[in-house]
Formats: sequence, C-alpha cells, structure tokens
Amino acid sequence: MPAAFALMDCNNFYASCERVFDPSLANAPIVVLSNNDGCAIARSAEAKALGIAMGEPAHLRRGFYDRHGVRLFSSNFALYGDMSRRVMETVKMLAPGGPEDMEIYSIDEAFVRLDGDVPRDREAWARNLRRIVLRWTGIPVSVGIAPTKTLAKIANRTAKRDPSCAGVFDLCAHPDPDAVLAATDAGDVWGVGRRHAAMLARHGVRTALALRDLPDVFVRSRMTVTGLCTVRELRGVPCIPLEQAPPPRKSILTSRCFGRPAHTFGAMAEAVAAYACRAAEKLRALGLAASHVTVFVMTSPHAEGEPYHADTTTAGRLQATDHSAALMALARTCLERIYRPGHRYKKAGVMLTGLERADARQQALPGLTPGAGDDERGRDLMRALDAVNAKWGRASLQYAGAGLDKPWRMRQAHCSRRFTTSWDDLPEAKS
DNA sequence: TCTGGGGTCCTAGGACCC
DNA sequence: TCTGGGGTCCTAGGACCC
Repeated sequence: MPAAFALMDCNNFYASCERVFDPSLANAPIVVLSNNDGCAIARSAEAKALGIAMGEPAHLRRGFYDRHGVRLFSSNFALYGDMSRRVMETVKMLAPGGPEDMEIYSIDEAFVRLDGDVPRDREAWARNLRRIVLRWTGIPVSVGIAPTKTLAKIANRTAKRDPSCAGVFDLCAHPDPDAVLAATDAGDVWGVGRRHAAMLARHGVRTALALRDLPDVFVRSRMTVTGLCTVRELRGVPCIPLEQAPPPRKSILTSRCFGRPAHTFGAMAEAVAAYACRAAEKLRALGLAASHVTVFVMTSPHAEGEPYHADTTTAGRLQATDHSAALMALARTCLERIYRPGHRYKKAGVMLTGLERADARQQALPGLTPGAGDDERGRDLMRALDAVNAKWGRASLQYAGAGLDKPWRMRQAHCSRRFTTSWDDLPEAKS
C-alpha cells in the first residue's frame, strides 16, 4: 500500500491556548479577537454553538457577547507561538519515520507521512498521538488520515465533526470514501476559495465528489494548474509533496491598522519607521538581508463620507542589508513619495523583498562604497540592539524615529499574559 | 470609539531582445 | 490587399492559505 498522510490539527487552537492557563474557561464560550480587537478570529466550541461567526466584527456584537457570558481575548501571539512549538515538538517525536517525515504546515497544523499498511496500526498511532499531545501540552487535537494531503484535510474535518470518530478518522480504511466526498462542500476543499466555489456552483458543482469527477480540461482552464493539482489529489493521486524543509522566504511584511487614525506626516513617519524596524528584526532573526522596501498606506474603506485612498511604492539599494536604520531610511523615502496630506490614514505596512542570506550576500562592485550600516560597526550595533531587546523585552531599546508615545498603536484591551515566555507575566504566587 | 496580519503561487500582458 | 518567430523579464491583479 502506498504511503498515507496524517493531518494533525489543533482544535480551536487560540481558544484552547487561553483555556490551558485558566481553568475557569473550561466550558465557557471563548472568542479570540484579531489584532486591534477588530474581528473574531477563533472561537471555542461553545462560542461556535452560539452562532458566533469567523471574522465577524466584534464591535457590532458587544451586547450579544455580554448577554451570553462570552469571554473575550485580544490575540496573544507570544503565547500561541510558544504553545505551537510545544505541540510540534511532541508530534515530531512521535512521527513514525522520524522528524524528516513531518511538515509543520501552519501554527496549528502538521502533516505526517505514515507508511504502515495496517489500518488498525495507523488508527492506534493517531489515538496515541492525541493522548500524548493533550497530556503534555493541554491542547486537544484531531487527526485525519488519507492517501493525499488534500484528502487528509477532508478526513480531518470528519474527525472533528463526527463525534463517533472521537478525534481520529482514517479515510483509507472507510468502506465508502465517495460518501465522505459527497458530504463535503466543494468550497470546503483545501485549495478551493470563495471565488472558485461560486464559479463551480454556477456549473452545478457543489460537492467534493462532483469536483473530483470534473474533466481535466475544464479544471485547468478555469482554476489553473493549482486547481488541477487539487482535483488529482481528490482522486487519490498525490500531487502536493510533504515539504521537509520550509522553502526560503521571499518577503517579510509588517503591517497594522492603527488604534486611532493618523493624519499627520509625523505620525505616519513614526508608524512606518516602527514597522520597518520590526520587519528588520524579523529579517535578522531569519539570518536574511533585503535589497528592497515597499511601503503601503491606506485610509479606512469603511469610513463614510471620506474618499478611500491607498497607495504603494518601492525603493531599493544595490546591496542587501539587514541594518534597521538603512531600511528605515528607505521606508521613509517611500512614504515621502506617497503621503498625501488631508487623509485620515488607518493602516500602513512595510514589506521587505529581494531577500538573501545575510552571510552570503552579493557584494557591491569594487569602488562603490557600501551603504550605511553595511560595515562591522553597523553589524555590531544590530547585534547589541537585538541582544538588549531579547533580554529586556521588545522595543526596550529602539530608534527615536519609531516614536515614543505611539498614539497610533493598536488596541489590545483583553490580552492574557505571556504565561510561557515571560517570567514577569507569571501570576504572583499566593502564600 | 468601530471590520486582522502574514504569506504564496499563477497568469496575462507589456517591454525588450535577437 | 500587405506586417515573423521565439524568447526572457517584470508587474499588476487575482486567487488561495491559516
């Protein structure tokens, strides 16, 4: 029997993370909000049962949340990222083929290659994985098993939704796989988004089964080669391999809505400088350097009576750099080109591209002076900056240009503590 | 007061080359 | 009553993912 794929997916991951550290949340409806406390991005089972939708704007539902005792949380990515690391380390230990046979797909999902051909063994492995992950991390997970990654996604949905599965479903061992596909909406297939789902519906294709049986020519012409991959995977032909090593990054983005609109060049310059610094920190953490900086700005698309305004531009340099000040300077150049007075800006972002490994950078031509920060002193300064902030917390030491009071900073009114990554955030011991 | 952040890939079309 | 063929690179826009 050919290899099978298992997909491990954490149940209501962010809500489950909050629950691990607060027993009073055991059976409560929990909603985790996006940055800026804007929309609901994760819900516990109890919150889903109340009809709270993914992505709904929270400010429209405050009264409803209060009435039903919904516990609200600002997103706490320091906590979720660390809990994810613990879950993934555990899965890695239990992968039958070793760590090479595991792919961390997202913050709460991992694929594992399973070679055993005895269905009972596969299911027993999955049940053991669930038990150990729950015991070691407190996070409940579900496991779907199938011949391809796309089918494993579908199997995982079944594992989550059908209580008789108790968290594990092996599509390879199911007597009637077509029935499972017939019970899955085409739009719920991995790789089929809203637009393609609507297009398919116009052609009478509503289930994963109907999508699977579509002619290749139709799929290729309307959904490109990626759609064809998806359809072949539904037929049980593996087209999407396990990614052992994460592919090299092509861009790094830091963008945020402002807690309050920014309407001066000074405020915008501060925000853009702060985002450029944050992006530079991510860059150095990955051991990369960037040659180009893109800045975009926009006003709120929701504000009535105000014209929507958005613009973007890019500036570059000959040699890639990982120096904060050099990248800030490029970002400022971009902002000067696109800033228009008179607008209430709601969001800005800084993207770094032209990424190379910092230790194997293309050198400038002889005779050209290196850009600011590309010498030994510049590298020492960045090492010191990162070391201080690693020890004392993010932005303990920062460029003044990134702003001190940051009136545009995002709102996070409901944040839980960073229980697992910050000693200062541990609750006081009661004696 | 008021609607997230961070990514990737594919295609079409234009500019440019010989 | 007439305008090649073949290629690369870049960009904008669209679609998808969690």
